[in-house]
Amino acid sequence: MKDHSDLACTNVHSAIQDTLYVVNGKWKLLLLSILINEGTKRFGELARASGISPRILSKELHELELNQLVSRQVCPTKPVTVEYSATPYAGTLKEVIDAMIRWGQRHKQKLVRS
Amino acid sequence: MKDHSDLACTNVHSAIQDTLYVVNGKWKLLLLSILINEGTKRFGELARASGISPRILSKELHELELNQLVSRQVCPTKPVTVEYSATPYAGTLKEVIDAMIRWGQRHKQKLVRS
DNA sequence: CCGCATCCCTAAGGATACTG
DNA sequence: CAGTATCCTTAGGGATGCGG
Repeated sequence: MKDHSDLACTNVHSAIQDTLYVVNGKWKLLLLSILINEGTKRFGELARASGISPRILSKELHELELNQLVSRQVCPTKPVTVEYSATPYAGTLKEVIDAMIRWGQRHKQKLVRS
Repeated sequence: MKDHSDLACTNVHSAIQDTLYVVNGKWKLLLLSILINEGTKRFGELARASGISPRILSKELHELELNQLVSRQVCPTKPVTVEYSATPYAGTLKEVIDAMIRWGQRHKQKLVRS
């Protein structure tokens, strides 16, 4: 008999929902992917690389910071620049991100073929 | 030198966004997880298992059907029942779903510890 | 350059009631 | 039982302009 007890299913369901809650919306996983794969970036660079408007970008980065997935470093240049990096903890999301990249690529191939 | 050409990055970015577009929202990955891990379910069973209200559930299932991720089978019982199953193609999302389950479980552990 | 404030619009999602 | 219709609330996200 497979493990379909209520408890096990509930845990699986809530685990997915917990993850979705942290990385909700159109942008968070994209931003993490950029920071993980391309390293530290400044605010403006992220805005250009992602196509996100400054208001949304600011909000998303702030939420990612609250979840300890990105770190923010202010550089005392003139005028100031701000650098964002993926934290080590964000690395634990890499397998999610990579799986999504692979699936998106395969899915596009499928659409072309059909 | 790492492969950071514009083209490669663009492909990675759009692959993520393509995936996010297909499985957007709070519910689609949860529904697929249930159907993949627990097998075929009727509309009412899905509603109870997921906690989704009928209107939303109907809409989400319809969108998943359009993307060929679930199949819908009407059974000529009295009154009719309708069974939903994950398609073989939905199996290709399993690595995404499993990665999210693992991450959600680890993340909850982390929150408990800190 | 960073990123907040304001304003606005659309999309997502929930509650309830109802019909085939 | 399945799922649509109606109504409503909230969240997501875009544009622009200003201040540090």
